[in-house]
Formats: sequence, structure tokens, C-alpha cells
Amino acid sequence: MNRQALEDVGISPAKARIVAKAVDLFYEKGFERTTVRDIAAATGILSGSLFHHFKNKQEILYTAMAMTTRGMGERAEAAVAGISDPVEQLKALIICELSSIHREDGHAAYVLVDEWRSLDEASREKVLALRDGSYEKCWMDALDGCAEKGLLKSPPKIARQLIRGALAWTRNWYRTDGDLTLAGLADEVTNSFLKI
Amino acid sequence: MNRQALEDVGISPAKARIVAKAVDLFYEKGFERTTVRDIAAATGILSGSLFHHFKNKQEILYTAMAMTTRGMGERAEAAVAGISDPVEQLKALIICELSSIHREDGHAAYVLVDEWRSLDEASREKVLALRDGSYEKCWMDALDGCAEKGLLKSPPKIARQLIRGALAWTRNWYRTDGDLTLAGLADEVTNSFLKI
DNA sequence: ATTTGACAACCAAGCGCTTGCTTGTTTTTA
DNA sequence: TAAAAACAAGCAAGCGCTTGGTTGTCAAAT
Repeated sequence: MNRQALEDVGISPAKARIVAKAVDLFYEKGFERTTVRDIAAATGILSGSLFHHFKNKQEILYTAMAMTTRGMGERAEAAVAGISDPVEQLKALIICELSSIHREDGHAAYVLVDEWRSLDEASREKVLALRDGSYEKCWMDALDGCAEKGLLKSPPKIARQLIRGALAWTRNWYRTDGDLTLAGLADEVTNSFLKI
Repeated sequence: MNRQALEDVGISPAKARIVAKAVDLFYEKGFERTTVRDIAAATGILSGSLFHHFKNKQEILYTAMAMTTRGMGERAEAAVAGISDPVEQLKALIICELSSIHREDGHAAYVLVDEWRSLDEASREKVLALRDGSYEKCWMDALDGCAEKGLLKSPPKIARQLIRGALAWTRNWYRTDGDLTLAGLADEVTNSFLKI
């Protein structure tokens, strides 16, 4: 998301800078172990000044999750745009999700899967609604397409969850600088869940 | 693990009772959001009394992880005992892991995948060593066996990680009281990663 | 061209509360 | 009757957050 797009949804450059630093800390230590003083120090301001931008600590997490969700939705839509074959759509989405997790600034994607518990019910539902409207819709369209052609091993909804789990867990073992390329890893996953 | 087995590794009945309650709370709220007062209240004692049994809060988490790891190792070994076909071994291990996550008292298995960050480096390595010695050995033996027969789609180590991710994530969507049985879910996973 | 005023961003200080943990004593258990 | 387990009380540190004031910026008013 570029600066203008961010401001359109009410996120000033200052907010974006704080959130970026916060995400790195959440990635390292988790939301609970990260203090507002940590976030402020990383941003180069004092802790109290954070509350000029956010009404409380949790709103920082919510903003991070909402921004990330929006960004991933946009990238997913771009990834499948112009592709009509559902199998190719699926491959593109797998690569897209893996990229989100393993890119340099990909800490945000992890925060999205690991810090739900720290979010209150209302915020949680807002983020979920955002996700289902764009990102998950792309996935389900592709998977339904594969299923219609009889190429999917499991029912689409189950397949989606199994794939999501397999991909999310890569954070704990896969390194981009190892022998296995990201495209290679994507192939392993694709081959597992399709009849080929 | 029965009572005698626990005491053999230095875990008194009182300790085991505290850990069991603690695990339930960690499952609900996470380690950081669970206070020693919460744990004590759930056990029916005052917070200070906890420190008669454990030298600090983190030792409670470590004990929970060590106990769980040991228990899962024993169950995995029992699951593959007497089975020589590696494919059947793999199926048994998948059901075993799913059961650990979704059984009534299965909260412990979750703590094992979600609370690593709260453990200090030394304890982390101890638990990992414990796991690799029994539980993971069962898995790798089965997967290597499948691979030798040419039945495995991915290299064993990659397959193990993909399967682990897919299984761990079931905690976030699969319900034992739904339409899909645990055996049915295990079949979906098995079919995905084997050439059949 | 200068002054004024409104505003956002931030600082400095610290409040009220919760946290993990300690200590000294009493009760329970074997 | 001695050891183990629990209580009662509270400490020091750290937490999220509030408050009141200072600075820099920029547009409207003079």
C-alpha cells in the first residue's frame, strides 16, 4: 500500500512508521512481551507520545493487522488477475502467500496468524471480514475451480485449511537462503494437494 | 504418563496438578496473559505457594512442555509398535498427532507448538532434544520408509514439516463434534502427501 | 511582510495498578 | 516430630496510560 492509499484509510505516515517498528517487535517477542516503551524507543519517541496516535496499545496491533490484511488482499488479487486456469491461480496464490511470509518485511504476515488472541472480539471480526472479502475470496474461487475440474484431492474448504497450515508453519523451518527455492517449495505444496 | 513415571522424572502429584491447570489457562489466554495468581486460584492455593514447587513461572511452562513431549513420545512409540508397513506407520502417527491436539485434555499439545517464545534458550533446547529423541524419530523412520518405497511425494524432511503445519493448524478450525471425523481428517492428510 | 492563532507532534513526569516473587509463620501430612 | 505444603503479607519493578506543557509548521488576518 502506498502512502496515499494508507492516508485514505486513516493511517498517517507517522502511524505507519510506528506500526512498522511495532510489527518487528511483535514478531520477535510477541505482543504481550512487547512494551509500549519498546515500541516508542524503536520509533525514536517517548512512550507517552504513542498515545497521541493510537488510543491504546491494542489499537497498534489492530492497525498492523488491518494494514497487512489489506495489503495481502491486494497482492492476491493482483496475483490471479488475468489467469483463468484455476490450477495456475492456485499456484500463484501459494507463491503469493509464501512470499508474504518470507519477504524481508514479511513479519507482518506472521503477526497476522499468531497474535489473534491479543485482539478483542470486535477488532477480530473486523479483520476477519476484511480478509474474507478479498484474500480468502481469491483462494476459494481458485480452489472451487480446481474442484470442479476434479483436480483437488480434498474438499475445497478442507484443502484451504490444510494448505494454510502447511504454509504458515514454513516460518518455523524454511529459510530463503537455503537450498530449497521459494518456487520449489511452492511446487511441493501444489503437488501435494492436487491430483497430478 | 502415570503417577510413578512422573515421580521418576521429578514431578510430584502436586506439581502435576498445578501444571494441568496451568496448561488449561495457557491454552485459553497464552502464557504471558496468564498470571501466577490465575494458576494458583485454579489449583486452589495462594500464589506464593506455587514457588514452593517451582522456582519461577517459566519453570511451570517448561515442566508442561517436557511432560507433554514425553507423553507424546510414548504414545507415538506405542502407535507404531508392531506395525512394519511404513505407510501404516505414517497413518498411525497422523492419527496420533491429531488425537493429541484434539482430545479432551489435549490442551497440552497446543502449548507445545504455540509457546516456544516464552521459553528461555536452554529449556527450549532440552525440550527439543527430548522430542527429537523419541517423537520425531518415530516420524522420520516412517517417512524414510515411505520414501524408500517411492510412495512419498516430497523429501521426508519437507514432508514432515508440511504435515506438521497442516496438523497443528487444525486446532484453529477443526471441531471433533462436526461432520468430519478425526479418522476422516487423517485420511485427507495421508492422501495428500502419499502417491496413491 | 509580519503577526496571529490553530494544530499536530512530541516531551517530561509520574500515577495507579499488576506483575512475579520473597519472607516468615502456621498448618497438614506421614 | 520432622518434613512438606500452604498461608499471610507485602516488596520492588515494570506495566499501560494520563496529564500539562513545549515546539515547529502553516495558513489566515493584519
